[in-house]
Amino acid sequence: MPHSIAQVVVGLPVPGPFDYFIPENLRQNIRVGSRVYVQFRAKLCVAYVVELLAASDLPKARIKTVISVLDNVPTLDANFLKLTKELSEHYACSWGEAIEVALPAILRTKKGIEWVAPPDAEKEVNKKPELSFIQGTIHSSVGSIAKKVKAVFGCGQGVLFLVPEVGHVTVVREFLEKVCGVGPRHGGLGTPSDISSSVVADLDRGFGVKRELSEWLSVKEGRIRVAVGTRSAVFAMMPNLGLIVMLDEENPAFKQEPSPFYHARHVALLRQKYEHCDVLFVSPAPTAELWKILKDKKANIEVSEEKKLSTLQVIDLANYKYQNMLVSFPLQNDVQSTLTKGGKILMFLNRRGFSTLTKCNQCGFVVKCGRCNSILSYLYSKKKMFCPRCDALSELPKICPQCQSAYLRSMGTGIEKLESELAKVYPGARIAVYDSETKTFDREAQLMVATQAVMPFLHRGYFSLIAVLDFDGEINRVDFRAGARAFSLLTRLKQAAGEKLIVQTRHPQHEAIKAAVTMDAEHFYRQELKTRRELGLPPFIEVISLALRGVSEDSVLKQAQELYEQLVKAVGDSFEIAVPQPDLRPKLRDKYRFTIMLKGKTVKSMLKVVDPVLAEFSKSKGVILTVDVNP
DNA sequence: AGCACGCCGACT
DNA sequence: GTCGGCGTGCTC
Repeated sequence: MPHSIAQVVVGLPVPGPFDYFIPENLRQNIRVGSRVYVQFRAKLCVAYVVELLAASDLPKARIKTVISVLDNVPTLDANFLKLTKELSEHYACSWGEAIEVALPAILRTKKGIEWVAPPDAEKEVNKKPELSFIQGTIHSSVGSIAKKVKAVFGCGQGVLFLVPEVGHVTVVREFLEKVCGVGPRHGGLGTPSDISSSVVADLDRGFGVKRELSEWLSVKEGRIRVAVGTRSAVFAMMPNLGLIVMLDEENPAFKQEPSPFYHARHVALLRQKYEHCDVLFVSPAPTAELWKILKDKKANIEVSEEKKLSTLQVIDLANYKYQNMLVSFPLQNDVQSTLTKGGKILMFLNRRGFSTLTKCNQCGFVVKCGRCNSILSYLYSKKKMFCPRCDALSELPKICPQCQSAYLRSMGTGIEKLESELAKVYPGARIAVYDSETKTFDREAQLMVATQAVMPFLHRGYFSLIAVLDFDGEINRVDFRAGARAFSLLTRLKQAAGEKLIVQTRHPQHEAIKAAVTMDAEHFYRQELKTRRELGLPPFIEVISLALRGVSEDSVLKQAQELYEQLVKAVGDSFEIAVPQPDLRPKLRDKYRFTIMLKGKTVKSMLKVVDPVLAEFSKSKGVILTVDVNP
């Protein structure tokens, strides 16, 4: 006899699960994993069935009734439910929130789906010969990845590729087609689909809700056995998943920004645990965190030899101290000779806009963002001021807002100003800029000035000469990961440069530079992890950040202090709690921000103590509290 | 998160 | 006398 009570969770920060009565006519259709439509409090919403029971402990009068079952086949499978449950515990969110972050956006709405019945998962499955492995590959050796992919595919299993940005999807597709023989022209490898034209699905939120759902469905129903996607693709329900390949694991895009702040690397490893799939990380310079995970698990780390290495030249800016410009004399020489030889040049400068500071000559007033209190840059391409913190555009004041004088001066050099200055020095050369706003990448440009955003375009050897103009700007961050980031950056740029990578710095002895010169990753990670261990930093300890934000600085601080007191009382000295501190961005979009940092042995042990305090804690109006695990 | 219930100030 | 402020508490 079918069950009469469904326990459901919803995508709200409420714990649950909640009991609902299942009317007779729905009992045939409802399963654990079904999406259902219910009334929750006063509103109608989608809920997810996590358990079916014969009876409820609650009085009948309090139990509401399931309105409808939204799909003819349960949307969530057992592994998906287990995984999201564990995620919700680790990232301190509700189970329903974890489910929703892992599903295509459209499934959070009341849209019924006629599922094609998924194929019998047991059918035609040759168990793969080896046990599941986790592996890291330094310097992506294309051949060995292809071998792995083909082997898994040959066993009738699926492969999931994770890339940091959408821009990489086409690169992976090309690799799959040319090297692995998987793609549109090789439809025989998968069942041809009427929805998707090829055997590879592209999973990304940016493709629009319709395409997002159709690609996701074709994977879930087993019609497509290879998927390429960004962060959220790590949740793709692939029947008989054999392998997850994560490219460029060190890219911060793998960390989800709004709550729940999960990391795709973590999710991939959870899937390995539940689905016994293999996981392969491919990166020339992964995070120190991953390096430690691989070492701890005694995973195989394959370091393939680079065939053609460019050279790395360090320019110590101390030798050019009277020269106050971004392009040092030796770099100018290299630029000139590269141009003469017809090679392409990339100048890497992580500063958008034209100038970075606008100041009144008369009274010293600095033009700042009203919402973030940060110094505004000038964006020549739009003839507007912009805030590097919140990206808001505003007009350039014609006169000083403070003293009404007309002497506003702009200072500091962003990529736009650099471009215009280079145009004067190299009048014959075609020069372009590239940043996150640039629509098209100028393939004809001989000299390109670009920010981070250029990374997806860095194919090996495309630029003969690459120069990091302000390396010190990269390492002088209040972030213990700055060194590792700098190492990743240099490694990547060195790999992309056809002939030479030049780094301008006042810290020529920095570990990241030394490691990039010798290309000795092993040594770099040993050093980096040693330092982190000594300083008591992740991954040797775990960090939880409790962030409070609100319009009133006073009330946010007061709340933060109150929360701190309560935490100290509950925690004793089982782990470290830091007093509330202004956030890295103390004011953002009109909200003041304070953070309480917790440092301890494991997230689990900390949350055990912290969770009840957070549940009890009643925040005053207008203050928002978020929990970020391992930020 | 949202929304209702509930107890103290300036208005027809 | 009442309309409405937002503090507090709950959601099957």
